Amino acid sequence: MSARNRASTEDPRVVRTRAAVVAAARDLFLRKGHAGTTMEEIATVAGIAKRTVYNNYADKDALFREIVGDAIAYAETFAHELPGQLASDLDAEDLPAALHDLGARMAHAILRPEIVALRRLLIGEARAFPELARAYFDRAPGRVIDALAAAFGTLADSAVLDVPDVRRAAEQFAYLVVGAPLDRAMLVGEAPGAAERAACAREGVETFLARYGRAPGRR
Amino acid sequence: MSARNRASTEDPRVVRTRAAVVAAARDLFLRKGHAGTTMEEIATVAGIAKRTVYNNYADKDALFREIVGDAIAYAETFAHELPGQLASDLDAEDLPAALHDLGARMAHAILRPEIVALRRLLIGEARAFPELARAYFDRAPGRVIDALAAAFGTLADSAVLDVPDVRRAAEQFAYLVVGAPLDRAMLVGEAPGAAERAACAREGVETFLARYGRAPGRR
DNA sequence: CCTACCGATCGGTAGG
DNA sequence: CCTACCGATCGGTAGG
Repeated sequence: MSARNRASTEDPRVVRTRAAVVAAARDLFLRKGHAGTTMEEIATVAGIAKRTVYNNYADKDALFREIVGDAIAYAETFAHELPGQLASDLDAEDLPAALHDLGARMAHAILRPEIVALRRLLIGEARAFPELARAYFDRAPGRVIDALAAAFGTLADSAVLDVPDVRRAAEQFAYLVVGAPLDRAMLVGEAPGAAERAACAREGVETFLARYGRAPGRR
Repeated sequence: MSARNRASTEDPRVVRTRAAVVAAARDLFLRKGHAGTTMEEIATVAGIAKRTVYNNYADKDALFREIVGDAIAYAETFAHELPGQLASDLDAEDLPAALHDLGARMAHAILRPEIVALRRLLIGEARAFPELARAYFDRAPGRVIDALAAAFGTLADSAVLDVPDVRRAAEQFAYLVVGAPLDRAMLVGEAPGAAERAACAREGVETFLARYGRAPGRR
């Protein structure tokens, strides 16, 4: 049985079918939600019969978890890359430019349409799939906050920042930079344009620096 | 016909029935969502027959819009009261205390379980009922931001605050004070406890004052 | 005669 | 892999 499973998993037809199902389901679930998407629709878009979808996934919820799990992993890669470039050897001169760069990249990444769509889906389905919403929270925003807190701690040790509570400062940085446009995107749909996103990030970083930056480092 | 309609609207039986339907529907829709609530369930909880629900509301969506409209109006009253107490005759001495009071009241109001539940419902149903999500955005967070911006403008005119862009400052104030706990509540469910909410509000206001407060007014 | 209300059921849909 | 079909559910309605 294990041999048969392995063989069927490697069968190129199975691989192609699964890829088509996943692509169709991802598009439909993210655009139309869980209840708004039918298994029939997924099969049609994937170009296969409904029965074939059930040959690969036990039921609708299993397919949904697979798709959302993939999307969370995708969001996690962004979360992981974001604060990585905030080098620990910054001096006070470089700090504002480095934080503005980080803020701009965060705003760009977090307000991507795919991420906004994923967040809306997760919040809407949080009652039915609480473990998925929590997994996203822990692996995407949670990971960004953790990394920011660690970076701020290092910068505080080298007296580039004056941060009494690194975790609080990390949250403030994140929500100063993307809070307003993200909340708007959740409720109104479309995120603000690139110019507004950039301005919000820039001004957010300035407010952060006003509290936590050391005076010599401000421009 | 107008006389007949008026008579039936004032019939105490009708009033009582409608109140029971609205109470049941509000509870169920906010706890279990639109698709997760059946008309049968609403009728049962209200203690009447399903047909009687349909005698008062054309269909499920009409009832849903009524309930959500009421909830938005409720949220709007909070939004309206919030920045009202930020008197325009503040001097620099009183400013920090007044802003901390405002921040604490905002955190308390916005993170109420009913408001959190309403926001989750609206975000989840934003695809199906975009006009409701937008109405909430305009009348609750939008109104708070507007009122904050107006208040900050007055305080800037009397040189109590130094605010180049009142709208931006208003958004930063709001999301510094509630951004992190609100985002967590949307995804993870329960909002943080009172102590964490208060600390987040307090530190948020401090960061706001670091940028926009005039030095003499800081304590 | 009208309004409010109820028990019973239908038409259509979607997961499996 | 498809057609056909089922058991169940639910929004909405007709008769009394």
